[in-house]
Amino acid sequence: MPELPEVETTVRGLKKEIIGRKIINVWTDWPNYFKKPTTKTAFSKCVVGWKIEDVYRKGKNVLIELSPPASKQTRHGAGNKILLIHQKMSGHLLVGKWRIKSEAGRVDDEKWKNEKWIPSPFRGTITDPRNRFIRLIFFLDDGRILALSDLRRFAKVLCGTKDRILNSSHLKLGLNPLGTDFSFEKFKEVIKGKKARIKTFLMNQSVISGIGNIYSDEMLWKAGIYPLTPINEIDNRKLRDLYEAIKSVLKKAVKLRGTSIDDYRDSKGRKGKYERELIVYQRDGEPCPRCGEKIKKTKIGGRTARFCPKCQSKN
DNA sequence: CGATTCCCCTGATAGC
DNA sequence: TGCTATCAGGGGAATC
Repeated sequence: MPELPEVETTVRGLKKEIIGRKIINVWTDWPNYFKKPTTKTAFSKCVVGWKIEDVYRKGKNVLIELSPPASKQTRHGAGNKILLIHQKMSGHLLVGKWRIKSEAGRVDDEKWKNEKWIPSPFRGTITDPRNRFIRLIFFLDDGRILALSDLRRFAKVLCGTKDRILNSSHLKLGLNPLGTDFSFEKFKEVIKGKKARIKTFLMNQSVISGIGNIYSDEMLWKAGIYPLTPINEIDNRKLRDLYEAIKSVLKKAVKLRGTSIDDYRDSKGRKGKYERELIVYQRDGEPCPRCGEKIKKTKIGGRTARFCPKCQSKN
């Protein structure tokens, strides 16, 4: 599932691939993706004809900034728009050649439906991004496509003016843990007075943005903190360890281009390499490399937490 | 206000 | 073989 390192990897790939391209058409077989505007027609209207100016990440969101077509430009300049994509659990964005070149731009729904079910790799590859879970496609003016592969259909997309999207309820974000301003003081400031359990806190996007289940498990193991510990019971030394773990785990994961536990792939269909670094996530039953105790799992707010019962203490 | 629960989905797996 | 139940998980919205 794409968390900060996976989204960062995707965005870096997209930056190299799609900036300067114009979106010429949109196709989907799952209109529920559209949260704003909510219909396929209105959504298409929002992006078609607009040019991709920039791609960046906020938390786990991919933001694609669009500039208006000539027909929409006014003397004062029409404002840019933002196309926001959240990949949620199983989504990943792929860029590739649209095989039937002559048809790019005028999508025949039925034809495409048949095409995408042609036997192809389970997930997209570098040369051909097609796979049976592609449910949303942006056709680009150079004959390539930006496709969303999304097994669980959990992803969401929004389009609107920069102002509207950045202030939308879908983008209530907190600190960027890889930002230069994410200091230990800032961390202590946002954690101060909180009573939630530490794992829940780490995954709360409105406080610190970008951490999900995989990396919170790994960070807490590294800092030696039991995931259900109430925040106010963690001493200053452990908080410092945790702060360092947040940064080091995320940095290393970005360097290794993310984790491909389920079906995460980068924009060219490649797997991440952080999977081999995982110590607790989905490793229950295996020995803890620090003390040898078997990794256990527990539930926290409907989610699974993995930890070492011996060396992840409560304070 | 903060904390918790529900709910959107589908593929894998276990049990009968 | 084939059915059913369970689980995984991000996060907005509803509820407590």
